[in-house]
Amino acid sequence: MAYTPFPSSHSFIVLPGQAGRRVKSPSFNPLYRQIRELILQALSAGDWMPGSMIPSEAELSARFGVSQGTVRKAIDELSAEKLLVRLQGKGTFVASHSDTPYRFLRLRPDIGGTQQKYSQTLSCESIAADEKAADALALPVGSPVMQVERILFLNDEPAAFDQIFLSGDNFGELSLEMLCQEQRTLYSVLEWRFGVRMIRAKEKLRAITAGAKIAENLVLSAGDPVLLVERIAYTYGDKAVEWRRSFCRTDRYHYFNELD
Amino acid sequence: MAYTPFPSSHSFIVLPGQAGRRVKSPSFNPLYRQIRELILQALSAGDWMPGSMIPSEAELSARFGVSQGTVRKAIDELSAEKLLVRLQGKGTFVASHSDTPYRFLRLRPDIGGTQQKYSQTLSCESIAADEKAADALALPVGSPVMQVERILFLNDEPAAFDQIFLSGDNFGELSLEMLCQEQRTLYSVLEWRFGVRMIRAKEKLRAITAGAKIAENLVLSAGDPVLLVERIAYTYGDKAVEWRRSFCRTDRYHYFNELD
DNA sequence: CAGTGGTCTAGACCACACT
DNA sequence: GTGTGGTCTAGACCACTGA
Repeated sequence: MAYTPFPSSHSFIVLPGQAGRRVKSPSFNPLYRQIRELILQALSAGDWMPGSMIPSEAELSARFGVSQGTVRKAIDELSAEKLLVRLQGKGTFVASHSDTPYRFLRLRPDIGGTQQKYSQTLSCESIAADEKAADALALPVGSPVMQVERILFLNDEPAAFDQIFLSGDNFGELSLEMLCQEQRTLYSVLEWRFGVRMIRAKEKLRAITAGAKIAENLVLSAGDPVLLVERIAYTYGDKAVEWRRSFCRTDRYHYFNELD
Repeated sequence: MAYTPFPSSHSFIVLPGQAGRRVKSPSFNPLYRQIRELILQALSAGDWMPGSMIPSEAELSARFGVSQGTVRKAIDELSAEKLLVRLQGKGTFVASHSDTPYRFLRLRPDIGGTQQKYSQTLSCESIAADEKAADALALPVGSPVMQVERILFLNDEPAAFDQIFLSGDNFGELSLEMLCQEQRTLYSVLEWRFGVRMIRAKEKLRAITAGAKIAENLVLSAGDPVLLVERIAYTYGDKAVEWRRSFCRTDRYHYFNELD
């Protein structure tokens, strides 16, 4: 029999209708949200690894003692948040950055699509967190963090220079070698080697003037305008685990966004 | 009896199960998507105005001859796309920019929230579309378009300078007076006076250097870096009806984005 | 109170991917 | 064919709003 998380999860599910009573008004939580939370816990605990299939809806409804429709609604939400991926006829899978490389990348060439995306890592070292990084990662100033510097290439041209900071307690063992494997993005490596999945991110964008270092890395002149993108990426439980600064050329590229 | 769109909509609904047969595989369209399409048509046709309540789920399911669950699923999608807004106990309403002013605005002050948002319109005139505007709006070059120039204030400080282009066939009657009413955003005016609702937008962001005009409007020096945001906004049927260029100060503000 | 959306169920059947 | 997700139904009941 397959490995089964949730040894006795049923016990704290508040059943509706005829069975166990639900509290009237204050903080009413529907069943499907409780199921959602249980699935989330399993994901967070690593019970199901990225890319692997989770138990079928039928199995989950049996395991939790609820109807398939209720499980479906829970999975609907997680699927909309891109934590799970449904494939009709195949099953439901844990989302993985291996399947969607550069998922958070919004930089695009002005003309033609993005044929090629790859990064060239320049360095990977442990440093002491400065105030900005410490603040973003909710760490004390001076805590060890891993700093990765790299250049992002779009269609074989340098498009952005990244300074990436990862909290040291999670990623202390990160090395340049890990980052130099072909066909493996940073987030994919973090998933694979450290079991930490990036599920959400927030970005702040600003126009600034390139300094010498930035200009050199992007083949620009000092003083040219560049787009600064600051990102905080979160894993399960809204825990911030990455802070990065990307300096982007926007003479031939642009940051794309869709609003609704 | 209330006004009822869909005089004989049933006729072209393909019923599932026992009733009317559904084609096997090729281009199978579930019932709830057909219902969704019908609601969309009613919205697009202006059968239900922005801010008003649409018929209850019970009424719609009766009218369409489908179960409540099917109508719900259709509304679920439209609600996720922010075309409809559900309010428990009250009803389901057509989304309106009057209820969500500056819904597409992503510029925020670096410190403190946005206490105040308002725009000062500088001009509103009919001009001939240049190549960029014509291209964005899918119009012939030289077509009449309305050009609106304005300054966006956040917390009483100029934060962005906007050049807005609206296709002339829809908005030829737009006037400066319409835009100078308090408590009424541009999109709200377009909804109210022209019956055109902006439902979606795409933006391209770039870092550029401020020219004299931009610098003056934003109280900057020529040569300072500014964030250029180009937007195309769409109404029902993915029809592009607005193109705009926003020049944003990002020394005290930033463009915020959430990724998932 | 009646009317609205929101939750949950049990069961039937369809579409799709594998084997 | 079997197993997966996807659709649809009918009905019961809950939560919320406002008259």
